[in-house]
Order: sequence, then structure tokens, then C-alpha cells
Amino acid sequence: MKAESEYGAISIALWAKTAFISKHLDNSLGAIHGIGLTEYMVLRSLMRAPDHVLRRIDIADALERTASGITRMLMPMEKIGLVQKELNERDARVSLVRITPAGEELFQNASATLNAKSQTLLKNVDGKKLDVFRDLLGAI
Amino acid sequence: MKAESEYGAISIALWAKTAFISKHLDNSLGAIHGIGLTEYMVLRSLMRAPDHVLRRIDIADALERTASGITRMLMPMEKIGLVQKELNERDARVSLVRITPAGEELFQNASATLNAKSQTLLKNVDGKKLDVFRDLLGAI
DNA sequence: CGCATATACTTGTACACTCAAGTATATAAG
DNA sequence: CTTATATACTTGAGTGTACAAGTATATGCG
Repeated sequence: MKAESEYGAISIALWAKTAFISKHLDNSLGAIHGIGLTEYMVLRSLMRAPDHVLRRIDIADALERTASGITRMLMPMEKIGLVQKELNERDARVSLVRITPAGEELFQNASATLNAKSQTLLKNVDGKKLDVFRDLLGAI
Repeated sequence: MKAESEYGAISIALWAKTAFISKHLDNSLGAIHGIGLTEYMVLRSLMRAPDHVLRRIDIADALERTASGITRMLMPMEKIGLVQKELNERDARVSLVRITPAGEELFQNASATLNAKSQTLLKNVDGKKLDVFRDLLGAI
């Protein structure tokens, strides 16, 4: 078993490097597409969901956010037409969120930006080890 | 060369997993020691600095934060005696930050908490691959 | 020296997010 | 059916952070 401090070092490195990467991605997405990284992740969650619909609480869980944060984030996204509200006929408590065609299009464009920018940010990471990297992250 | 989307996937995984880890570490440090993860990182930066002193701008750079964020974060930390202000005789613009003995002690205790909690959070990561993980993160 | 520019920091304002409390609805137990 | 508990969401208040503008000091150049 490795020393505890080895694990702490990984946590800290994750925190520091991710702060760096997030800030750059957030700035690029904001400047080019007018959305933040968290909003991008909302669209991404919706695109990956069956029928492109999710409950607010599902989005909150997927993004490690609270329900109230999601409520507030979705307001402007609905206003500019990236997502739309939908009722759940089986459960009146639920307010479903559906991505709109405009939202899908923005997501595709934003994905291209994010991928390109990510490649730049991660250019010093050995390309051959990307699989290992992804597996390590997946284990968390 | 790998596809751009491979890099995007890594960025997203980093973002998501780090959100998860940060939240847990922040909660633990807050509950047990009364400081957040960012404040812990301030103490850590000071502990690693020559003579345990840094300029505010150096802390800001190290933590990917703005100078104003650091100014505001240091206020309560100074109030509870974890750090103290110090003048720079060569440059009157600078307000140096020094960690206090109380700050050092809290840092040691908080480090133990952070390391233990990190081990729990990363328990599914193959211990033999921690070095690889650290190197991959270091390349960013 | 005197002036332009750069640096270190602080302060006002705004935004994204959280927590706690509140509302509405659903589900379970008697 | 009634009541208690759980779930989905919203809202008010507070926190941490950024950005822009302002202050003070330093540095470089004529």
C-alpha cells in the first residue's frame, strides 16, 4: 500500500490542473459560443440522455450540483432557446428539460471548440497514454 | 495523432471527477478544521515557499485565482491568526503574507485529513499506477 | 529630474453556486 | 380514506469568486 500522502498529492494535482484547464475551456466557450463549461455539460448530459430529455434532479446529480443551482442555470438557457421545459404527465412534481434544435447545434459547435482547445491544453501529454489516463480517471 | 475528441473526453473527465473529489475534500476540511480547500492550498503554498512568505500576487498565480480573490480570502484567515501581514521594505506596493505557527499546525493536521480522505476517494485507482497518474497530471 | 508605463493591491459590483426553508405532489402504512 | 414521509422543484439569503476601476508605488526613458 502506498503512503497516504501519495493520494493527497494526486488530489491536489487534479485540483490544480483542472482549475487551469477549466478556466481556459470556460473562457473559450464563453467567448465563442456564449456559454460556460457548466452549461456545456448540461447540453452534453441532455444529448446523451434517452430522447434528449432529463429531469432537473438528474442533471444536478450528473454535474455534482444542487437542484437549486440547476433551476437558476436553466433560466437563461431556456430564455435563449437552448432548452425547453416539458411536463411529466405521470408525476406533476417533475419539470422535464429537453434540448432544442438550436441547443443541439450549439452543442455540436461548442464540442468542436472544446476538443480543439483541449488538444492544445493537453499537448504535452503523451498521446499514447491517453487511454491509460482515461482509465485512471474512470476508476475514480 | 489521436482524435481531438479524445482530448476533449479527458478534459471532461478531469472536470467531472475533480468536482466530485473537491467537494468531498472541501467538506471534510471544513467540518474538521474550519477551512476550505482553497484556503488549505494557500497554507500549502506558504509552507513550500522560501521562508514561508509570499506576495499576494504569487499566491494568486499559484492557485489560478485573481488578486482580488486572494485579498478577500486572506481577510478571515488573518483574523483567525493563520497568516499575518508583513511589509516589504524594498517595495511598498507589496503586502507580504506569512504563515503563523497556528497556521502551520493547522496545515499539518489538515494535511493528514486530506491525505486520508484522498485515499478513500481514490481507493479504486490501482495503487501501482499512482506514479503514472502523477506523471500524466504533471505533463499538463 | 519628470513623465509615461507597469506592477501590487483594494474596492464596488455582478454572477454562479450553496444551504435552508417553503410548496406541491407522490407514495406508503394503517 | 387519512396521515406521515419522501421526492421534485423553487425561492431567499449568503458565500466565493471574477472583472473593472481606482490607489499607491516602482521602473524606464527622455
